[in-house]
Parts: sequence; structure tokens; C-alpha cells
Amino acid sequence: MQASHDTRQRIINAAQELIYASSYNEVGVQEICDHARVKKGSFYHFFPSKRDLALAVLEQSHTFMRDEIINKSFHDDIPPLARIERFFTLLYEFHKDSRENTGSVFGCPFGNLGGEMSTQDEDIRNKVDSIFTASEKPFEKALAEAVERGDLQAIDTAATAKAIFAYTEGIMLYAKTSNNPELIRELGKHALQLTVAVNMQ
Amino acid sequence: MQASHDTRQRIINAAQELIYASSYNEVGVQEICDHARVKKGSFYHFFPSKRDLALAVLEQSHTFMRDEIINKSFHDDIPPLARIERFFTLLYEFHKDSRENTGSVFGCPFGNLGGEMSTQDEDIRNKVDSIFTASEKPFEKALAEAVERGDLQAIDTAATAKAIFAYTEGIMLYAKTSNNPELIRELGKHALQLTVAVNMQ
DNA sequence: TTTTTAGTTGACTGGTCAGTTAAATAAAGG
DNA sequence: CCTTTATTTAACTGACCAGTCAACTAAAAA
Repeated sequence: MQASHDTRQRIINAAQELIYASSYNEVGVQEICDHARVKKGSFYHFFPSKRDLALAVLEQSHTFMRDEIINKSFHDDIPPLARIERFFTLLYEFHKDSRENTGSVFGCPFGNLGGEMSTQDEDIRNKVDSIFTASEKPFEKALAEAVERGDLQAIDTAATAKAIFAYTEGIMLYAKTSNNPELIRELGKHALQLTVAVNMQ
Repeated sequence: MQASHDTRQRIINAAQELIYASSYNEVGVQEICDHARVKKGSFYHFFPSKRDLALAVLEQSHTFMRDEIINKSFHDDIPPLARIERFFTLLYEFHKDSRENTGSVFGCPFGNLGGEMSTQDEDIRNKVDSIFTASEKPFEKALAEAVERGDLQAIDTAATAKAIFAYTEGIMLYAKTSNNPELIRELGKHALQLTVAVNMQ
């Protein structure tokens, strides 16, 4: 116990940072340990496998996103639909900062891991899927409130929330592949269109 | 030249299949060669590196998608907006078949590779980005035609096409992480909402 | 027929992969 | 104090990684 008592936490933090900046398969356990100033043997004292570390990283990233983006966006100090707009603003600022500080847009940590690992690891796929489903909820709540207030005509709030969140994932992927955070701002503006009923002949 | 003359093509086909079903970093050159019935030395006769193979795979996948989904969807035998709906129908059927035959929804081959590799390989990122940009074009063309016909009020067709394609990427990622092709059908229904102007107070 | 070129083969490199093990050390509890 | 438990350390495993190389074969060009 020469090292401090937060070894496990340092490992998660290092993995979160390294995997988010590249990919699960590109980052090795050794590299994570070096970055966390931990010996590999210690790593396997705290985690049965690299895969279990990934699940812990997903959990921590979910907490981070909920605290730093979701909760701040959906606070009820402004009208419900404005909260959705604020969500895209905060998302944009987060990725713009990342782009300025690191040179890269990293996209969505859940979408990244889900896209890479869903066909290889069922536990990771399920974890990402549950995070996605949970992330729809604040959108759904805002939409229901907007309908109640009369800001929106009656819609299927659950389906619409899912559509908006799927759109968000697409936007983040697009921003990553173009390495351009501005896409989040430009495409985010269209998100509320998914809330209106459309009548095509 | 004991083996047939299509060695290079067999390598690309094997890589396309294997990488699409898992991920770039999960599939090794040796595994690709085994699957293509080619010795590893031959591989490096045709490709300078695994990365260059990935670029060739992206090119071939792009051709496939254009021929099998894009062109079939956007043929002008039906009205322009109906072509966009047909695109999601074909996309759904493709992934439903995949799910039935393999047990898994694999998502978008470009989105998968872009999400995994964009921060690690600039050439791959640029290739995916250019495929994305090219894929917006048939949407844009259909939208412009719809505006011309009076099916749609005047909109920014380029921005809307980009929004619809980003939404498509999000849908495919969501379908992959939930391993559920039905999401493509259910969420695809909302795509045309991105074509209408919205007026929120 | 001889030379050149394209393609094939299998053995090989050095490095890295995830994961293991046994012993050492430190902290906590009695 | 002594025992138990948690944690750390370094050396290790065997498999696999992308990529190299020189020798070989066959077809095409001269």
C-alpha cells in the first residue's frame, strides 16, 4: 500500500481518458496502468478483466454526462423546449473545448464503445443500450411538459425522445468523423423539428 | 500464381465481412488471410499495410451501399419524398436480414470504422468523412426536387440533407447497440420531420 | 528460349497483448 | 503484539500482433 488508496479510481480515470481519446482495442492494460501509475498486478487485483474495467468506465462516464450536461440542460429554470436547445448548446461547448484542447472531437463515449464492441461483448452492448435508454428520459419529460403547457401539440413523447437522442448520437458521430464541433451547433438546431407532426401527401 | 488471380479481391471481401462483423482492431491480418485462403506474405504483396486495406474496404463498401441501397431508393419512379421513405425501408430490410442470418445488427460500416478510427488515423477519418458527405447528395437532390414540385416549402436543402443523414447514422448506431433492427423502421418514420420548418415560441 | 515480372510461400522478427503468480509490504483488527 | 486481510510489486506466461524477407513458381515479354 505504498501508493495511495485511490488506486482503483486512478485506473478508471486513466482508462476513461485513454479509451475516449482512441478506442477500447487500441488502448492496452499496460498503457492504462502506466498512465495511472499502477503496476499491472494491482490492476488485476481490482478488476477481473479489461472488459470489466470498460463497464466501470461506462458507469463513470454516464454519471459525468448526467451531472455535467443532462442535469444542467434540463433544469427547470427555463421552458421545457428551451432545455432541449440548451442541451445541444452545452454539448457543443463541451466538444468545442475538447477540439481546442486536444485537436480532436471525440464524439460520444457510449456511442464509441457501443459501435466498437456491441457485436463482440454482450455485457458492454447491454450497458450502452441501458445508458441510451436512460438518456432518453429527460427528453421525454421535457416533451411531456411542453405538451402539457400547450407549447407542443400532442405527440408520442417516448418515440420522439428516442428520435431526438438517436439524432444526437448521429450528430456526435458526424462531428467526430469530420473533426468539426460546429456540426453539433448547426445540426442541433434541427432537433426540435423531430417534435412536430408532419403531414406529407 | 498457384491460387487464382482474384487474390486481392478475396482479401478485400474477407476483410469487409470480418471487420463489419466485429471491428478494425479486433480482426487481425492473419485472420483475414485465413478467411481469404491467402498467405500473409501475399497480403503484403497487395497492400502496404492493414490500414491501406481498410481504405480499400471503405471504398468497396461505399460502392455496395450506393448500388444496393442509395440508387435503388432514389430512383425517380416515385415522388422525391417517397424515395427518402423507401431508403429507410431498404435500410431496415437489410439490417433485419442481417439480424436473422447472423444474430446481430452490425450498424453502418462507415460509422463503425469512423467511430473507432477517426482519432487514430487521419486518412481513414477523411475517407469516412468524404463518404458521409457524398451520401448526403441524393437526399439533397430529392429535397430540392420536392421543393420544386411544391411538396415542400422552401428549406435549406443542403443542411436538411445533412441532418437526415446524421439522423440515419444515429439510428443505425442505436439499432446496433440494441441489436434491434425494428428501431430503423420505427425511427425512420420520423426522418421527414427534419424537412419541415418549425416555429417555436 | 531466355529474361523479366507478378505472385506465392513459409519461416521469421521484435514487440505487445491480456492475464497469472508468488512473494513482499502495509494497514487494520484482535 | 500478533494475526488477518488488502494491496503492491516484479517477473513471468503463451499467444498474438503487424510486418519482413528470401526463396520459389509461374506466366508473360523479349
